[in-house]
Amino acid sequence: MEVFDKPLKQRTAVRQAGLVEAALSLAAQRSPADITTTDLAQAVGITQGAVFRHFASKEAIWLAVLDWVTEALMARLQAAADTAASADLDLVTPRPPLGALRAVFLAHVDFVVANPGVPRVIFQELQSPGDTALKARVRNLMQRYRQLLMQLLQHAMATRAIAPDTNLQAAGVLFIGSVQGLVMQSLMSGDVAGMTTQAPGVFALYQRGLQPCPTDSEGNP
Amino acid sequence: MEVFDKPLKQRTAVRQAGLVEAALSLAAQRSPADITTTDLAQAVGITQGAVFRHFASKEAIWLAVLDWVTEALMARLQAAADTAASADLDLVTPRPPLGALRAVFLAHVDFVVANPGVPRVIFQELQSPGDTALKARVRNLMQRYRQLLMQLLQHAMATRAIAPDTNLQAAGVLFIGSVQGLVMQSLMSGDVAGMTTQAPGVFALYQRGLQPCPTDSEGNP
DNA sequence: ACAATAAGTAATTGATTAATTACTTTAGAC
DNA sequence: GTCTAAAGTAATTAATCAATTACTTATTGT
Repeated sequence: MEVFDKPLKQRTAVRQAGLVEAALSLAAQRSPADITTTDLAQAVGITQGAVFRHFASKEAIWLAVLDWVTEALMARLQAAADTAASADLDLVTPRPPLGALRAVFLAHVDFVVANPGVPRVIFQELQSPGDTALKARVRNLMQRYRQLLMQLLQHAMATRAIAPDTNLQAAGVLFIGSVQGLVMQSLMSGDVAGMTTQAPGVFALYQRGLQPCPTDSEGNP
Repeated sequence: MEVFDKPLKQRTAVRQAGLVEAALSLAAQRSPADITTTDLAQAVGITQGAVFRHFASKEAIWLAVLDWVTEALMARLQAAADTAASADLDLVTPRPPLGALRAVFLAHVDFVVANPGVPRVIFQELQSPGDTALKARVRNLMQRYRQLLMQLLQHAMATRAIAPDTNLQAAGVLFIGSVQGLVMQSLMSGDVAGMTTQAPGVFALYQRGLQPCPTDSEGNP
């Protein structure tokens, strides 16, 4: 039982976090374009006008949402990459090839499953033309994503984990696309969790496109 | 010089086609969500109210757009598949492996380049939750797309053009995703034509994920 | 030639919604 | 305790936009 009444008035920082969370949460169910400030206010338990005590405009809310997503997603992806890379240093246990890429792939899928509103927000902002502030945020996210990817791909090529003639730029596009394929399917079926099931199979195919052909020197008994 | 005045009044069928074209054309530049009936009216040279002489509602316009897209896209993809398949029958000229899949892939990319509004419209309708009429149209398009894909994949497997242990469902998801990856990039850079450049490289990687490893029996001189 | 019908206009309606305003209340520093 | 700044409310504003209405004009079949 809740004994302590939470105060009616909350600090701006708290409300901002609440509104960002509400925005992402509502975006999981409907299009971000028709989430109104009234919806957001209601979700956090204040009136519509009060929203503007904490954000200068509605756009500012989505900017904050994108900032949150960027930080949260990149942190998880980087962590996944680092963990897999440290496993690489263990020279005793046989490591899976492209382990880091696989870890990042699965971490991305997990993140989307845990935050189903994210793709909708991204797609929403990609729609706008030219150089809005919101689109710049999305571009920044993609830029950092691509940077991480290229780093992993280059390392994989240097350690001969992928074929030396691989088109790395195409490999990057295909990686992002493979996640998008899963996302699109989930958006249509409404079954976000299904992504988790299909993810390994899709990555396995992606992996086969990069790897050098295994020769018999790999040692089949 | 235009000698024949086009009549001020046009038949509903003509106006419908004009409005659909205008909608797709405007969607190439901005989000479909903020294309107003006034915009559409202006694009075809009538007043806002006149739009509703030809469509019962704004939603009906987007339904017609999706119908047009479905028919046009599927016709082109089917044609590409058929052409490639008939080339397969020529047993003299050496055929490229997965030629039909490649033809469909490139035809899809060409279609998007020629109709840059299409991805925006699709993304827009995917946003809406549940089972709106518009989303049903998108689902129908994807259904037909998947059917064509699976047909080609199964044929490829039957003719041993792809590895026998290939996960066909994952192959379908990855195929669609590989196009989506290109589309997303173009949406961010604004450079739709760049898709054409990158498409072959991306498909080559996709192909490598499916094909059985070439053995020396393939005949290197 | 001439209704009849389909297509067009201009103006209006009603609903929605982001943002503002004038005022009230609460929390917390002193 | 009390005073103040921050947070909240309720009501209003101004803009936008899909759809309707009453009325006008052009095209077309007979």
